[in-house]
Amino acid sequence: MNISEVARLTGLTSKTIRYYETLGLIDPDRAANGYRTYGSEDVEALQFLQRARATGFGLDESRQLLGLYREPQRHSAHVRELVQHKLEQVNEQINHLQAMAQTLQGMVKACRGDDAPDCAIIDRLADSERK
Amino acid sequence: MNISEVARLTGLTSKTIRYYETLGLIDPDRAANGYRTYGSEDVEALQFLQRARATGFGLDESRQLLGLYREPQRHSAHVRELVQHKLEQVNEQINHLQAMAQTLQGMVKACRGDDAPDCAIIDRLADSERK
DNA sequence: TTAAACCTTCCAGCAGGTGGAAGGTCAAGC
DNA sequence: GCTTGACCTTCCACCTGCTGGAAGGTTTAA
Repeated sequence: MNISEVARLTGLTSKTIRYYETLGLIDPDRAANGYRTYGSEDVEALQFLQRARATGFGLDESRQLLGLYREPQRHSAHVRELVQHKLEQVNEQINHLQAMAQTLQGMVKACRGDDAPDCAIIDRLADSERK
Repeated sequence: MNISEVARLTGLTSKTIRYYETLGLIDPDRAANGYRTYGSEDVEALQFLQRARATGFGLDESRQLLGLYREPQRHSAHVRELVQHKLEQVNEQINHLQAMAQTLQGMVKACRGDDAPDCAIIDRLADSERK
């Protein structure tokens, strides 16, 4: 199977598939003409990676999950721990963004938004001594 | 004023201050020995940028806000629009992350997390035909 | 034979800096 | 006068996760 067929099957681009290869995530064979040839194991790994990335895992986390997928001796506790950790990170990010949204909301409320230059938003960003 | 003093005053690192200069956000003078010399305008601009970044604006947005800060003829409607737009983006991000958190939570719940290799998380990532 | 649609490698760039190397300068203490 | 340490300078590379494009080779079909 050539790369564009694999791209179609996995939802990844050919570029991304080659990139994952440079990272050592897959290792397809080569045909006589130099073209990469993919087997079902490669396709499965790439599908796994695509889903892990889509779920929100980083590439390094996805690599770890792929390692666990490929390891029949894995302990599910290990997998769960990884996901739990990710969940905590995501919750932290949500809290961070919610605080940001509140700040922005306060700014929008405080600014009259007309043709005049006076602007509470600019004032807040300019002056730390603001009440 | 030398760069490390400015770093202290603004909460930015010297590296970042130099980086902002390469972006054209500030343009400090040079002393005879080649050292950068900062005036109060530079410090104010950098403080403005630091606050804009801390509030969550990207560098490009911060640059726009700085432009508006420096422009006495600005219309506050313009500023407000920019912030409103950012707020919408942040809310989108929050929704995205909340969906992610739900997926992850579902995974954590579904995985027994013991010494056995069987793991619902791995299964979900491996198999799209999962119910 | 030629055109389109593949495939290959390599180089550069996005955000927003950060780290480090290699070197010049300045102030204080001996 | 010399050394030490804390400054300062420039430049280049790296981080994430790709993406775009250039320049070229291959295959397929008309």
